[in-house]
Amino acid sequence: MKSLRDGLKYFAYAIKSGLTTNVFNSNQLIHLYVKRGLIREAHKLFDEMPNRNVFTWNAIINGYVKARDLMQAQLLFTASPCKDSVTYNSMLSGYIDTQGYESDAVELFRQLQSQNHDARIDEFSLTLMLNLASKLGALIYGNQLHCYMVKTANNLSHFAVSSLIHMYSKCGCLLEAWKVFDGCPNGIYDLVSKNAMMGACIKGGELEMASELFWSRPELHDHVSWNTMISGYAQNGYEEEAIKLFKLMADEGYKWNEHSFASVLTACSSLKSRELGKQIHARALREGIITNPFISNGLVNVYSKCGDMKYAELVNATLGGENIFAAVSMIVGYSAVGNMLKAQQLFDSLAEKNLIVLTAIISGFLKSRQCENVFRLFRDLIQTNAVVPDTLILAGLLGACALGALIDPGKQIHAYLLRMGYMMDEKIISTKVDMYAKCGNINYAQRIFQKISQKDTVLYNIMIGGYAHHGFIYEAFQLFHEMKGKGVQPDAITFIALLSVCRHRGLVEMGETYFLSMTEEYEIQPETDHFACMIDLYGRANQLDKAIAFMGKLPVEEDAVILGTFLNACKSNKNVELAGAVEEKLLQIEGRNGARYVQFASIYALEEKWDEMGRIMKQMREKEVKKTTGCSWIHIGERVHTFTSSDRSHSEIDAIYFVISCLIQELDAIRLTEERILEESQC
DNA sequence: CTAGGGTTAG
Repeated sequence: MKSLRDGLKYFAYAIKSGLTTNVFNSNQLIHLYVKRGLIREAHKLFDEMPNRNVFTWNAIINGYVKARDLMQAQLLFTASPCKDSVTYNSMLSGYIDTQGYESDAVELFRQLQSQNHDARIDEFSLTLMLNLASKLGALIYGNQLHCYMVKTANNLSHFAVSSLIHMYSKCGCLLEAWKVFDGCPNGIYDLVSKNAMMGACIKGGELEMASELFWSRPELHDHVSWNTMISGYAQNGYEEEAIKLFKLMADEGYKWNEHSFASVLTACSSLKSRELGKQIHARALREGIITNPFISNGLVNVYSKCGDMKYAELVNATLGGENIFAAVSMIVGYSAVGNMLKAQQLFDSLAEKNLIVLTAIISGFLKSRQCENVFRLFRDLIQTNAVVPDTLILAGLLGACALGALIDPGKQIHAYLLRMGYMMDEKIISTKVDMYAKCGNINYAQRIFQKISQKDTVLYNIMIGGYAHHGFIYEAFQLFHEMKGKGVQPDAITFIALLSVCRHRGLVEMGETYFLSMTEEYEIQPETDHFACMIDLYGRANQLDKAIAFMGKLPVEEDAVILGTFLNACKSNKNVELAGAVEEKLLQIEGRNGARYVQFASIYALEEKWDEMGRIMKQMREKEVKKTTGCSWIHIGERVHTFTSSDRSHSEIDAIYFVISCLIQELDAIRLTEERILEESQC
């Protein structure tokens, strides 16, 4: 009586023949119903049974556990007149894999320990509880279970070994896991324990160890062994190895399943290989397992990472209904190509939102410099979903504060982090320093920065950039010196910061030295932003000839950033002819950017070329492009004071301009002194 | 009738 069909046939036959149905057969039938997910039928039979025994009760309780109806299982458990170890274990298993019932599991296990009933703790209960410890990362609890197992000789089976390895691995104790594995009775371990140990090595970052184990006993290989190894490589930056093993797996006669595909797709997305992704896509179609959500999500992720949103949308549409994993991938994809409208639409369409999807869209808005949207989204989601933000979300909010120069909200978030006792990792610390620097409070930034013992490149970059932003040239250069002294490697961003200092202070020679040192001393290839810095440096120093010569030697195609910077150089050097010469090229690349037309118009206006100016503005109108007006703002108390160019609408405008003129005088005085010091120090 | 290993997103 293996299948439900056979069971029912036999049962019907028994009734027809006038035989009384016995408890054993009915129990078996309940079990078969449960296996097929037919819990209502199982319960009906259970109700109709004149006699029940402990097996009957266990079968129906297990049925409700498998149907994830814990309330009903609990009711039956309480009602059952006869409970043995299996009854307890079934209930335990239900509690353990249902979110929110963990403490019930612990309580039931405690009851099991008391001796007032027929049930006893056995190996089943212990492996179940080890699972709970793994799930919660409760090392102390797991350790106690381990001790109990040793004391009661319940630590010797393969089940015990694999569960213990898994528990120690999940709790981050690779060494303990290894001790269990190594201490297997008579040194004999089974396939599952070997796979568990491989998984533990991978989680502990010991890929070599895992690989050695994998190849050590090929007779103990199964799908899981291959998939464990493939995912291990894929998740630890060994994409090529993962792909190699994926191929080898099939060559060795092991059929790919959804796990194999999901892992190899992770490797494709890290490599941003659209081609490989398409090949895997084709394979999955051929294997007929494309409908598996792990595989479809993986494909959406690969296409999104490669910026191929058409294909990502295509695969996503086949998912039928929303999927948060695919949605996150796509939001990241849209953000990368700057399409925040699509990202927002997708986000809004989601019925279920979590912290991960929120972080994804926040990062997108930050990339597109839309800080208001960050706060709006955060407020909406926090209010309606009562979620607790994590450090990644808070870092996103700090980023938005930095973008909007919002020091007060920034301080509030900082205080919230401290008050709630969040772990301050490198990421959140750097974001905090950056926020204070960008909000104009370089002193706070400096104070936090100085207290950090282990400073990395990112943090140095932020602080050097902060000093650059505030015009603290000595501090910036000195910090660069300190960085080198401490053996922290500068990167491309470091040099953007250094070149920014130079260009804002007209330090042409120093800029040239830094620029050359990039390739000659640090083997860092300069990119668009570095080239733009140099052009700007020459432009601001009124050395347009040098800028032109520099442009002539560029190893890359002139893009909008470079041409736009050159245009500014033309403007400050009042060279309308040169500006006119790049007009066609720049508008061809960025004809949709209204700011470019305004840029040209202002140059023509400066030299009173009114015809040229009229022509460019007409062109702008015809193309129906817009430029948002540049604006400055400051928060004072509850009020935001905004200013646009030559805007005199503020009620205190005369006082404001008076203070500005005083500040300019002071700045000029400071600059003269600094320049003299600099000249003397260079002598 | 109850228990062990591998898969997706910030």
